[in-house]
Amino acid sequence: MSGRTARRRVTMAEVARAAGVSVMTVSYAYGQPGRVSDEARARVREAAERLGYPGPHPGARSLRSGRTGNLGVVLGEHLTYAFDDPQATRFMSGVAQVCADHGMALTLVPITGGPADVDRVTEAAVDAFVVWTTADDDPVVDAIVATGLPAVIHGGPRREGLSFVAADDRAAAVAVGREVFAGARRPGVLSFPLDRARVSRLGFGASPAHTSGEVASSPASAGFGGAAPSDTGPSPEGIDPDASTFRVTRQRLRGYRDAWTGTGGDWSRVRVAVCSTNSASEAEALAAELLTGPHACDAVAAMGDELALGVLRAASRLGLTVPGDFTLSGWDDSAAAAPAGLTTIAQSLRDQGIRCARTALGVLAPADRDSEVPWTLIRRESTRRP
Amino acid sequence: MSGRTARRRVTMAEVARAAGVSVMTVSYAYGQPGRVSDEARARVREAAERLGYPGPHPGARSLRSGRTGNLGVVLGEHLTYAFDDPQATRFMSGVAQVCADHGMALTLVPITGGPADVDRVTEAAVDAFVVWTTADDDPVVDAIVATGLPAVIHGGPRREGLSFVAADDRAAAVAVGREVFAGARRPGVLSFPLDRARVSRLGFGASPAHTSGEVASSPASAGFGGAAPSDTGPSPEGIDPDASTFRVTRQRLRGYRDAWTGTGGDWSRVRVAVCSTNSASEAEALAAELLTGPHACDAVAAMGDELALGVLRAASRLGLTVPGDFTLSGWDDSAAAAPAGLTTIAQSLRDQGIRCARTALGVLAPADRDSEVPWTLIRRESTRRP
DNA sequence: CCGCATGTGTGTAACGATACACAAAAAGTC
DNA sequence: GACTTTTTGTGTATCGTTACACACATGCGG
Repeated sequence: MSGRTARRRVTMAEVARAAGVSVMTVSYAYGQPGRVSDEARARVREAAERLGYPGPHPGARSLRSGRTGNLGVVLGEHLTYAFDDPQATRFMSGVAQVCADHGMALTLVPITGGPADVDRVTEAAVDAFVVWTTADDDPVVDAIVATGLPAVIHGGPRREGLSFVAADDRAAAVAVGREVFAGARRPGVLSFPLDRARVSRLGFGASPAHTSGEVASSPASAGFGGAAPSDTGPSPEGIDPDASTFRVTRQRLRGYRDAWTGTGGDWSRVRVAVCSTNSASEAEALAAELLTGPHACDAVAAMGDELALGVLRAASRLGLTVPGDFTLSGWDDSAAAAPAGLTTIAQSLRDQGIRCARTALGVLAPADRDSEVPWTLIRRESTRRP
Repeated sequence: MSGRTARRRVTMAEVARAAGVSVMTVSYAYGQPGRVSDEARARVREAAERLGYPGPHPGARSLRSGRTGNLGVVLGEHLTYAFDDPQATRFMSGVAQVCADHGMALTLVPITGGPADVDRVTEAAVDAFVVWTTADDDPVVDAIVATGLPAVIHGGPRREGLSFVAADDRAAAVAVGREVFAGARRPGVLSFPLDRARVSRLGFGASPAHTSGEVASSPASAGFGGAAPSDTGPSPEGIDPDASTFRVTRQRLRGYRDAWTGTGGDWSRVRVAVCSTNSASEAEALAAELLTGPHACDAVAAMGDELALGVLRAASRLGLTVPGDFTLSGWDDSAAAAPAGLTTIAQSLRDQGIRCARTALGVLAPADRDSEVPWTLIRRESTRRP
């Protein structure tokens, strides 16, 4: 009965006529209230109210003015990750803070891991982008650059035309690696995915045939779900840090390697388990592998606190204690790290979100662009080898 | 040196000319790829690539087509709340899931508690709104209705023109209230804010002079920070459920009251502490008041698990045990509830987010609109009175 | 009383795309 | 082969606003 009548949009011109002023006066009354007299503004508001004018059409405004009032955020993960992953959430909180401060809306571009992602970026009505770390070969990054809008990327990849914000992951990994590997004989690493294929696997450290630079290539493929459970290709055992296309993962692996080889250790004897996601449950399953058998690790460096917590769960199921049976480190100093006595790398992802957003919006001095952010090693029980 | 040249935007007409086709063909190539031949589409893509055409201008597209590809989300809290509050985050995850499924971007409207919030809503370039519970007198709700766009509100207030999704908070509060108050002699309630002023206070249950209906009025005022620390007005002691302008808070207070008075108890002897925010630390401070002194509570019903966890912290500081010294209940069955043995109301905020978003986007059958969502009482140790 | 800054109102010309209607060619259909 | 249907390409006319340039009035110092 009360079916909503598809009421035609009231236009600015109609408001102008009703208020007895010009269209421009109405426009100014909304866009630059100081530009018109109090009286005219009141007349306009009154007429708008009476006619049910909902305010300037955002699309028309953005077409004409070139501004949208939106800050775009692109995650190199499924859209829900922004709310599901604790670290991403802290980062986003910082971004949101800046948006609120500047009256900008925050637009999350829907990334699903499919080929349409590029179109979603292209279609995004935003004034600038903040990008959460993704793979070097992610076509979404190219799409962002192609828009020509200001963009800041957190974690990587580095790219001409993108401001870059990240901690020195390699140095931090060396620091925490030294801590967790000290006195160890059979070290292990629990890693984030190596590339966009996101296959979980188990192996040992390996070096490339030829040394390589910063960037490594990989078969661009697949979305998020496509992790083939068993790779029947060539020996899946050798895990080469330089081959990872995620800059953060690559740098942390390199740092762990440096830490171990720096004390005379052999990288090819380090067990490396790769998770397909940043989840405690998967980490728990992989940790069970690392912690059992003839090569059971007596030190595990995990790339994230979530993963480390999974390791702790596996340990308690196996009747192992930390640091009695093995040492353990995490990363990010999440809320659960302190109660668990977990040695970790602390960095304020919230501050980094703030810095990224400010840079994207151009409110940060140019000198502050392309900046490295601080980190701290936090020593706790989990690396206090008896 | 490599200063970014402010390159003029390439237009569709230029691409059309370069590709040797009409403008409409280019438009179709982007908007309805099936509408043009493979060959024409390839020519267009090639020309676009060559000219650096970033794809159709989103503003122009939205002006002409009337669609934006954005789902708007409005929180009755500061924007950062979407990422800081665990419950809001779960809800948002559901919303994000639906957005991803439909290729819609998710736009968070920047709410700060200031007078500009209304403008931010009006300016939002979205196709529909999802609204997270707010106060009955929040002008933002009127602004949303005024846009005429489809909108779904979660938790309240109910409003003509808004679809409504919520659990039966009152019935759930009765259920959990009976559980936590069973055998109690000095019950207490730890409540969310009563109205937009968000003042924290301590008092006893009170009834209004005249009975009132669903809606209560209150002085529309203030933003989030404006909590006057001490209210020197008329007796701040009487806390009347019907006077709360937050529907969720109101219904839960009523339910707690019903649970207590239903067993012959006197509502005016129930201690009520009101938090200004949903945070464990503030709850901890207020709980210390509830749990000490001659009227120390032997049962506390908290409106959220966060608040209940604060109560537990206060208890452990005071050397009190649960349920030995007092019973306790929370709400929402958050991750920490089970380990803490906390009796609580479980409801899937993620599912509710999904339902809200689907309804807003019009993909849910009309019959499913205006729906109540399920809840469950989860009994745990915290109400097992010895 | 001039010169100049400031405040306020107006008209015109885009901004860059898509809805719509139509035409021509290609493909079935009996 | 005449007919209908589908596929594909093309103009034209807006969509609703704001940038810009200009006009006029007012205020103020000299």
